[in-house]
Amino acid sequence: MNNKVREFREKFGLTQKELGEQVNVSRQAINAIETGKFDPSIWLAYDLAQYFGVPIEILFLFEEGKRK
Amino acid sequence: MNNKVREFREKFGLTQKELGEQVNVSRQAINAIETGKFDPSIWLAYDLAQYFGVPIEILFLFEEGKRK
DNA sequence: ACTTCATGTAAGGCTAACCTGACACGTGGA
DNA sequence: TCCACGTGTCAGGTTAGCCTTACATGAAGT
Repeated sequence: MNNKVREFREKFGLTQKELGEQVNVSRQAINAIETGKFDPSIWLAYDLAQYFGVPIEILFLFEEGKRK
Repeated sequence: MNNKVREFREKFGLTQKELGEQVNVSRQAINAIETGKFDPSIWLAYDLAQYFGVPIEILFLFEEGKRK
């Protein structure tokens, strides 16, 4: 699933580790989401969207055919 | 996690089984979400919100302290 | 009374979404 | 040169989000 996490994270001037601390997940979890290794849980998606101040549907791109 | 799935489902005049077929999950999955047994994946949350025509944040209530 | 339907729930199984710890690499500063 | 940092990735483990099958209940229709 494509998303704009890296884009927003860099705009906010944070490292993967720092963003992980803000939303209470490991830096590997942030990395895995940015690199498309797996999709976030609904809570993590919400926390990230809240942190960046955008709706979930803006931060994460739900394009049909890109499901795993 | 509280949500308005049952509310919207009944407004749309569907059974749990029928809603499950619309979003490609079992009726037990719909039931479990309505009764708060577990939270949906981000994709299922998206599909349900899309089906009902509302944002994810409207269909699902992300209240702090109600995490599992 | 019998059946059908909608719902609730439980058991058992599978995979995805996390975790920690570790190692590798490139960049930049002292 | 050496070290710290940021990132990528892998191995191994746990838990949550599904699945199918099955059984029980209540409401409603015949």
